[in-house]
Parts: sequence; C-alpha cells; structure tokens
Amino acid sequence: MAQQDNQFKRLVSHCKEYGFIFQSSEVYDGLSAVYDYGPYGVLLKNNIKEYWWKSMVQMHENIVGLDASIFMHPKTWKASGHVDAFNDPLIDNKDSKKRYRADVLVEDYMAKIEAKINKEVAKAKKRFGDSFDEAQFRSTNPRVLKNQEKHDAIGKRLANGMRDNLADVKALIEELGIACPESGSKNWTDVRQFNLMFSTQLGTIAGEEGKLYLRPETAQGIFVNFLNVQKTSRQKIPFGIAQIGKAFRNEIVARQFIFRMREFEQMEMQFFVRPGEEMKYYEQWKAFRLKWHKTIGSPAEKLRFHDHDNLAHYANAAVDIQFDFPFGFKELEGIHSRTDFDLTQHQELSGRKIQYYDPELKESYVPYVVETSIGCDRMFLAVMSHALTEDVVPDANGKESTRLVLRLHPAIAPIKCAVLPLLKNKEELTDKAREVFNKIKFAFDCQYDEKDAIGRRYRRQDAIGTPYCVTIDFDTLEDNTVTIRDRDSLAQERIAIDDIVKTISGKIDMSTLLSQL
RNA sequence: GCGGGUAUAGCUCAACGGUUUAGAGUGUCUGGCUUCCACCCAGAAGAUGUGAGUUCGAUUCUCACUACCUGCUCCA
Repeated sequence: MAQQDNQFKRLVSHCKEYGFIFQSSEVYDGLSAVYDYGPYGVLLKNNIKEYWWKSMVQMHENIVGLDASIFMHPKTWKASGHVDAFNDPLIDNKDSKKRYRADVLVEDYMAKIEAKINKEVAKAKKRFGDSFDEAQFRSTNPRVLKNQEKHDAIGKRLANGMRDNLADVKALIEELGIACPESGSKNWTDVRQFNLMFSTQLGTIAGEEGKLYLRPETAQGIFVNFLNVQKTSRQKIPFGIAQIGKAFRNEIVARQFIFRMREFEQMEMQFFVRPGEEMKYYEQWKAFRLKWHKTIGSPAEKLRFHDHDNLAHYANAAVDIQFDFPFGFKELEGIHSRTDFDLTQHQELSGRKIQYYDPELKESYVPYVVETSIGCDRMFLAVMSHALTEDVVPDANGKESTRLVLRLHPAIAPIKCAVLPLLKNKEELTDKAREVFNKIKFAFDCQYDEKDAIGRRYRRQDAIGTPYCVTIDFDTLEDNTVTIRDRDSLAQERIAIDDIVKTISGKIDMSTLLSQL
C-alpha cells in the first residue's frame, strides 16, 4: 500500500513537474477536484481523443459523430431520471461515522412494522385454520390496525418531508428512535440534500423558470438528437452516434487526482439496435472496447471486466472495464445495455414520436441502446500510470544509472521527435539542426533543444515520452544523415535527413495503430 | 460530509520557540567547456498555503479557512 501511495504520488508530481496537469486555480490555493491540462497534457489528451474518435467514427461506417451542447432543456434531466434519482437525502451518524440515505433508514423502520403485522397475521392464520379470512382480519384486528395506521402515518410524513422539509425527516428519525444499524447510536447529523447536478440559469434574471443544469453525462445529447442524426445521415439500424464532451457532477467526495473530477470529459457512443438483439451487440462492443485498450498498449493483466451487481434503472446488462490504477482496479469504461429506457422517456416527456421504421420488419419501434462510455481523463491517467517507469541504463562511463521514462505508445506521445545538435557552441551544428527542425515540423510535433549535454537532453525527452530523437553531428554536415535514437531500446540508427519524416511517420502513425484493431 | 494525516524553492527533503540573511540536493536560467545517454567549471533567480491567537520573539505552539492524502460513504 505504501509503495502504491509512493508510486501514485510520483505520478502526480511528474504530471505537474513536466507540464501535463496542474491543479486548477493554484494561485488561489486551488479548487477542489478540478484540474487543468498543461502543454504536454493537452497534446496527450488530444491524441487519446483522436485515437478514440477515429477508432469509433472513422473506422465504422455505421457510426457518426455529434457535438451536442452542454446546456440542454431542463426536461431532459427529468426524462433521464437524473433530477429524481440524483437527489439523495443523506444523514451521518456522528458516533459510527456511517452515512445512510435518510429515506432508506425510515423505510427500513417501516418494513419492520410491516413484518410485525405479517407475523400477527401468520399467527392468526395458524390459529383459525382454513376458515381464516385474512382481509377481514387485517381490517378489524386492533393490533394490526394500530400498526398499519402507524406505518401509513410514517410513510406520509416521510413523503412530505422528502418533498420540502428535510428537517422533519430528521425529526421523524429521532422521534421513531431509529438507531444506527451498525453502532446502535442515535446521534445523527442533519439530513442534507446532495444534488449531483450543477445548476445555473438561463437569462440574466434568476428564478425557477430559467433553471438549467450542466449536463452530468453526454449521452442525453445523443438521445434527443436521435431522429435528427438518423434522418440526416441516412443511417439504418443498427448504427451508432459518438460524442466527446465535457460533463459535470457535483460529487460528494472527489478524489484521486484526475480520476474523479467535478468537471470531466466523456467519450461516449450510443449504438441503436433492434429490440431483442441488444445482447449480441453488447458482447460485440465488450470485445471491441477491450481490444482498443490492449492495442494502445495497456497490458491484459491491468485490464478486467467487472459486471455490475446492481443494475441502474435503465439497464438490463452492464459491465465495467476496470484498469489497475496505482490505487487499485477501478472503473475506466462502462458498457451498458440501456434498453429503450431513454428514448421512451424522451418520447413521453416531449410528446414526440421517437421511433425508427424498420424496412425489413416493416414496423416502427423504439430502438434499444448499447452504450460504451469511457472517461477521457481516466484514460489519460491509465496510460500515464502505466507508461511512467524507471529503468536502468548505462551512463557515459558504461556504469548503471536509472532513468525516468514515459513509455507512451508513439501514436499518442505529445512530442514525436526532438531535434538535437550534438554541441551547442558549434554554429554549423546548431544551424543545421534548426534547418532539420524547420523541415520536419510540418509533419508532427517536434522540439528543438540545444541546452546541456546530449545525454541529459535524451533523458529530458524520455521524461515526457518523446519516442524519437534525431541528433545532428559533424557527419551530418558531410553526408546529410542524422542518428535517430529510440526511446525504449536506446538504439541509434543512421538515416538520411530526407528520410526522417517517413521513418518516424511510420512508427507514430495513427492509421497504423487503427489497422491493428 | 465525518474521522485521521499532511502543507517550507518547480521537485525531494532540512532547520531546539531565538546563533538564520530559512539550508541542501535536484531542477530552471545565463556564460564557458564538451564529437552521442543525468560530465565539469563560474554565476543567477526561486519557498515557510491563507488568516487569527499565545509569546518579548512563531517555519516551529493553538484555532479557523483552503488544498492534498487516507478510512467511511457515494459513484448512471
């Protein structure tokens, strides 16, 4: 555990030290669980997005893209269930430090009363035998009636309290003498509402009318555009809509660096299928998405599927792809069979028909949805945590020295090639190096560096994951060749200046990577 | 949100309540040297999270705030 902590701390400080990730608003002491991407971070993140987008949209003729707004009509979130389900009233026990949903505590208490009633009924049934009239017993037995009355009164008061009086829910819990199931303590905090959506307002005058939410997931933008996209792109089911975009969640606890942020980026694809065929595509996407991770270099032993035990209200199957982060296996991507829940909901709340006419079946239906949803920032953290390694390499005297190297897949590395004159104080070398730099900078992200000894410059590039370095030496002046040095093997090869772009392009090319999928 | 821990240069760490002008390594910058993996030499810049309190005096003790780590909790 301590070793994991250190490894994680090293990763966080590496991200800061080399300009990948900074804490948001750091000069003002930071803002909790919000982070900014620095110069290398934004390059890496963009490359990850490109890999995802091309593998999903470019590679699949039946998947098209979308960029829906962050603001959406408030009814969207009523339809999706977020307004209701993302509104948990929570209460803490001060002694046991356990947290509960206040309504669940009361409901459990009500369940106990119900159990008492049922016990009474069962007893009577045993006593009276076949002639027992349960309905009559329930409506006349004084003890049953009393308990039933109590049960109903509590239920009513809970419902009222939940609507607009959380203080009364606490009062109810105290009056009923509900104790912490774990510790038996009755020392409760106030009931607090945690709304997981951020709200803001439309227009310059505040009020209920203009209340808007920042989207907590990108998926709904896809669902409400289903018909627009399907008709204009002339897609036939099965087909998918992909989107990359920011989402916002007011998490109760946001921790672990960029793993759980309040503002984050999702890469989602909703695949629309015929009802009844969802499991076939669910399995298909499970396999494809896992392969996507392996192809970019995430090792099989750091990836695993994790089936959901409790399915969300909209799903009939759900699995996570978990990654072995420095703090353990955690969700990186989710693949969910969302049924027709979302489209049906939007159909009901909007009053518009959201259906697809299937020319083969000759009937209209609300399509079923299989979703793949990956956190872009989590993917960033996954590749960084796996890439950051320390190894032992020979130094100038042939002795062993350790180096910090970011073994990113070349296709997503922020800088593809560093151009280095062997010596700084020889103008013919620096001039030539500048010339080489200006020649290849059009092809990919390059960096020119003449400061410090050549070995140090190699190490600097290692630390930001640059896969290739070309070095201009005195031979270059004679024959227009350079040495190209490989980050991982340290091997050096002599190639012509005219071949640099071609050689490196072959190794960093996104299309080569995609063709392995 | 509750409990525990932490906060000193970009990074990693020092400094008895006062010998201090808060040190060191590393990194950064400038110059020199250097013909391929953290060389060397000379110089420079750079820090006590914020705000109160105790004290003659606070980086050091107390409290609050903020942020981070961590257990609980939550996770569409």
